[in-house]
Amino acid sequence: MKKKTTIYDIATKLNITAATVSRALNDSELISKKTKKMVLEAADELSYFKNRHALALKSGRTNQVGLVVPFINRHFFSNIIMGVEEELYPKGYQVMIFQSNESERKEKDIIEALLQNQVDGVLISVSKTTRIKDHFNKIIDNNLPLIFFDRKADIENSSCVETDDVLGGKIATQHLIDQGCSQIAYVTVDLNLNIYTNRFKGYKESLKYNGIDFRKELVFQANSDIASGRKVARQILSSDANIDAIFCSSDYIALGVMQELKEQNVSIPDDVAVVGFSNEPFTELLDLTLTSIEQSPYEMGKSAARVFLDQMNSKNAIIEHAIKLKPRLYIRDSSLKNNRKTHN
Amino acid sequence: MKKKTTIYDIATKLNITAATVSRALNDSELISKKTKKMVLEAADELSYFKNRHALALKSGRTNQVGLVVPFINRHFFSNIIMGVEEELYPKGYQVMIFQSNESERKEKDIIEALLQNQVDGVLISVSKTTRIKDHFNKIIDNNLPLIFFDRKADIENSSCVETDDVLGGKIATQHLIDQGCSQIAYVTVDLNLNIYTNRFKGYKESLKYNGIDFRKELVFQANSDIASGRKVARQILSSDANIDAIFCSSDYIALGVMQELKEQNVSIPDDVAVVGFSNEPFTELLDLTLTSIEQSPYEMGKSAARVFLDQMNSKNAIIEHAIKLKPRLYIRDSSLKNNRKTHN
DNA sequence: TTATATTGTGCAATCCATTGCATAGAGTAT
DNA sequence: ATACTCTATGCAATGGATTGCACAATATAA
Repeated sequence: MKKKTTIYDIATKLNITAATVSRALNDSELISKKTKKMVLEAADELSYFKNRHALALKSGRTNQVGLVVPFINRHFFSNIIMGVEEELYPKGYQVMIFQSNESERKEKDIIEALLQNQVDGVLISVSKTTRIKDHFNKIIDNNLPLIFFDRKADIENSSCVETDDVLGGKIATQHLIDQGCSQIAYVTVDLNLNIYTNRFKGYKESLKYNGIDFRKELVFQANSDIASGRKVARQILSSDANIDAIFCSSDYIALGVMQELKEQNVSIPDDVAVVGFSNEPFTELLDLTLTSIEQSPYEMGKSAARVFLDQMNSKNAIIEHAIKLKPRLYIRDSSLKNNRKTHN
Repeated sequence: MKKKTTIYDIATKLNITAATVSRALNDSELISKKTKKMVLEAADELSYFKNRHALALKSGRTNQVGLVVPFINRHFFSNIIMGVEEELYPKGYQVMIFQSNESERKEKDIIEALLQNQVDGVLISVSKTTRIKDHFNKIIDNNLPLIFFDRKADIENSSCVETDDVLGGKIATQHLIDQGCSQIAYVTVDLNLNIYTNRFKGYKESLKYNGIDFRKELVFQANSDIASGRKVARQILSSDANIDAIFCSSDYIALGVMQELKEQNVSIPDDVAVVGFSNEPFTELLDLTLTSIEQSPYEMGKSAARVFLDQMNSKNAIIEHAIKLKPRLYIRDSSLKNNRKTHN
């Protein structure tokens, strides 16, 4: 195996010292132009490149940040990553991306690895299964910026960027009510996650605001996938609740629900209106397009990155940002009753 | 800013040397149980963790591999990433993910950064715009495993894992012919990329095999997006070619094509059958589901990772793997003429 | 009790780049 | 010609973990 070229190799070749080489490579004004040129040429010839680990060791800084998401192959998260990179790459930061697979154990391992890597900060969306939070405190203990996005944990001195999910829940519900619905079933996912509790909260607040009684028998639970959506649709239809809308806290659930409703000849949106959450790309590709709440993941990523940069630029002051991004409703076929007047 | 804990801090605290601490932390059998316990406790108390950069500097190995994709937020690539991680994470490797944004310039920067990071290997899918290949040779010059996936460059001593795109082109075309089509338009993307030239090759071979003349006026070009698909559909319809099928080398083009056909009241699949390529998730969520070629990105990622591991395990021998994964046709509504007999 | 084997630690060099301080040599002023 | 600046370089320590070699302390054998 060929040894890697170091500044010492260059120095030896040119009969100068490594210090001079180092300075030349960094374009120090202490070094004569002639020497700089010599060094640069030799470096190129020996195909030299800096060893970042030596640098990191010396300086204590790495210009790397850790970015942790549950899964990378989700539209939402991969677009957050895009946003983070877009913001951080031009500033000279490398983004190290990791996925927790929704496992607390893996999340801990990852953070351990990030700390070992001496990253300059951590951006993370917490795994669904995470209950313990020691690993987050370790980050804070090491005086590193910790920024949560989308899913946060309650950690002192950390920051967070999230969608205003309460508002999201509200505007979706309000929209259904505006469409004439009043018996609105709600399908939630894991209520351990703040995002889902908040959407639920928005749903309830909106009902209250409109003078509609909250009925807990209209609340159902499902996983965020199509099969689970179909299953919950069957539950809803076979229950004695006489609903006229289903608000799903996930687009995948909503899709499953729509498939099942179609199969059972329930007309969408006239018999039952459907609204999803997240505005997945497929929502507008469907034949019966799905009304949904857009969360702007790309913007969220950018925002989280900016918070990180902010904290880096004011290392002394402890800043706790708490940013809420406004969600937006995309109204589509699944809930828009243009024939509403003809129905009762 | 609090200083990070090192083995020296632990050593000082316990009145022993750093060497002993190091051995204790690595569970060396040279160290007494009593000392190990002491050290472990102290390490915990001071919230110590290893500095990977010191390690990397010392050992020359990082247990990190670089993974470069054009865009992370594409179903295809994000699933490749999943596969790579799945295979490498259990073996103790960290996967550093980067996106080239289809820019040769950024690709070069990334590889430079990876080399500076002393990664143990590079897995990459080449950017569309890349023409120069010096940066790939640098990797080889440094004796690192270089594995291309999906899109490769012609580099000695590198390996590659790809879909058998020629076969993909063949089976899709054969399927259309089996459905009774003979005037099959072909829509290609950038012919600079091997994947597209190969799909095109498969198309032509299949025509020939079936005794159908290749007509170059049936070949169209588009970008891989919906708008471009709509545009090319308009071109096709307004040309005097009298086609009965459109084989699109991308699902997004196919979707745009279908939307345009519907709008122009062309019946799918009876007037015109449509086939896409890649089996994007949305293909089966559509009301009129889209026939497409599945490329198993997850498997591709795993395969590429395995090639990497192989090369690591036989550092002396130069291995050049060239793996072709079999694509698979998913036949759906857009091309399946179940009423074929009733039509002529 | 002395010689010898065993065990547990310490010493010091190494990996690579950076940087404060020292200094040789060239240039300028008197 | 002497004293005094600069300029361009070299020297050596630093950062954190590892590891071959040396050696002290203890245990065992003779």
